[in-house]
Amino acid sequence: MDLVKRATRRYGRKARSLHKVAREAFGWHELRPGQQEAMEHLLDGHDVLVVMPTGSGKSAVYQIPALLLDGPTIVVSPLIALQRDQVAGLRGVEAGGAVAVNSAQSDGKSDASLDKIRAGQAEFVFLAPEQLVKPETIDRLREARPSLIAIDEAHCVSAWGHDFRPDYLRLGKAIEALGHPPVAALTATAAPLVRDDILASLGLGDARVIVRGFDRPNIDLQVRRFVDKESKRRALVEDAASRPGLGLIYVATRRAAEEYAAALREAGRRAEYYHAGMKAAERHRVHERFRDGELDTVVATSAFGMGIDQPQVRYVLHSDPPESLDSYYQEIGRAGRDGEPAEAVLFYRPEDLGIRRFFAGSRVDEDLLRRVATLVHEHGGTVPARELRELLDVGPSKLTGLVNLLERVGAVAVTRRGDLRPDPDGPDPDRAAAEAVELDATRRRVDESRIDMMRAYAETTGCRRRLLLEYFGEPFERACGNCDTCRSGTAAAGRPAAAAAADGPFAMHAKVRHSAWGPGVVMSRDPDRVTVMFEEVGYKTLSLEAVERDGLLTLAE
DNA sequence: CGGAAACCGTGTACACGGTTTCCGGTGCTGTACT
Repeated sequence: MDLVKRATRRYGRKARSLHKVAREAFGWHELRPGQQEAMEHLLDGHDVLVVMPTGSGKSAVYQIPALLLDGPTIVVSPLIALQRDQVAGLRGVEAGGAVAVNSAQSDGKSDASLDKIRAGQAEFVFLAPEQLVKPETIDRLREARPSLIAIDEAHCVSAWGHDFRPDYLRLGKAIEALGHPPVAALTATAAPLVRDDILASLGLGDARVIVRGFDRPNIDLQVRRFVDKESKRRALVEDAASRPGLGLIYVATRRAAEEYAAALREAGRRAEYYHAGMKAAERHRVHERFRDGELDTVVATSAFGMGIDQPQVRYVLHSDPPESLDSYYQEIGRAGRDGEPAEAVLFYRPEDLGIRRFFAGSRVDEDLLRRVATLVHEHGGTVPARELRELLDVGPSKLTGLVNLLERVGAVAVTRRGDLRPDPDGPDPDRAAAEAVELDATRRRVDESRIDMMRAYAETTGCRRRLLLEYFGEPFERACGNCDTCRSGTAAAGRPAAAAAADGPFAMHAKVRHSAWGPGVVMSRDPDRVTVMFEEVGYKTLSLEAVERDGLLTLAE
């Protein structure tokens, strides 16, 4: 590592250093524009949020600056399996060594990893947020004076932080405790709403946001609509059984994964199912067979996908819509990474959104919130988190979720050691619980509106690619020609004059204010309606006629 | 929110329709027990 650093430091100019490290340490002969720009920001001491498709060299964005900056690099990675791959990938190059800290290895080994990082014997340390928020881990990493923090798969902050893995919402605190070196947040898919959420949550107010290459023109987009559940099932099996090449089918439940896989086997296909209820060894086996091209189809829940590296997926079918277009794009983005033609087909019935509504609709327990707030309030001093868990009989993950909400409404403060203190200027326990419930309700409204956008994609007669890209904030003023609605002609019919939409008061990305829903940003604009992303209620599509008649929207600033 | 399974009542056979109940996705960690 020191050799590389010394050699590259002589080159004064950033770009030359970056290119030299890319070549000498990693064997890459060119940097893409977005990559280089992001790296330069990091070297200048800025935070960056990078949104680039998988396979476009996102990892390079932190790996190359890591070798040019003095001090180790902390990489937050959501899955232990992913950490393993990443560590192994860095072993083969001259990048100064990589170690991991997680529960899948012995405490002794994790301990040795942290020692290596502090002693400068390894450049990269990979860990999940659950490890990074531990006070002892933070202390030891701070002593190592990290020069860079990378948050891999950063959309997890937004997708999982609220309930499933609440330690994701504590990363912002961890970054501060580590002295806030430059942070690189990286993801393949994030709509503007998700980007805002990531930046706010990580405390990266001044980050440079770099978005590149959203369109995947080789993926043909289709939706097939059904009324009856059984006919949809039959059509999907028939379709998948007749397709050549490797494919993926996403389903909503574990049970459906097993059933579809069985049906496809019966039809003579090499099919496997994949979900989180399987034994680790089984999951591993399916991954390997998929990677090695020994299968025709994997039928999976959302558990399958992160970290898969199989460029030749020819089709991704969905038996049910996911909970957002962010997830949908992430999942279909696993098709056609080799650049060859691929297809993404959604087998759609409106009823199938029900399970998504169910998952999005879960609410925090107000009683429990009040009890946490009351206990901390009445205690007056510092309450160890462990004591609260025992008193209330809740698990650590659940308590963290509750505390995150109470912290955001200013009722409790979390000490450096992870214990709880009442905030003397904060609201009383009843008020705190009520405000926390309101925060949770806002999140729920936004989540439900994201399901509405998924529905809009499934039901649109306009160009599907245009709808998708505009959802991700990329203006796309034409019909793509590579989706079902373009082929059938409905896309063109519904959009006689694209230019007309650009005129008028509410242009793309204009900041607006609604009389009831507050501030928002125009996400897309059709001749007769406008879709706005509101901070408090999420996505809403408004008819321009009503907007004009009732003066619902005004331009902000 | 919607679907499947379990339950229930009818009215005399064990089959059928109607109602109720329960279930559903993502992974980390630390601890208990082979």
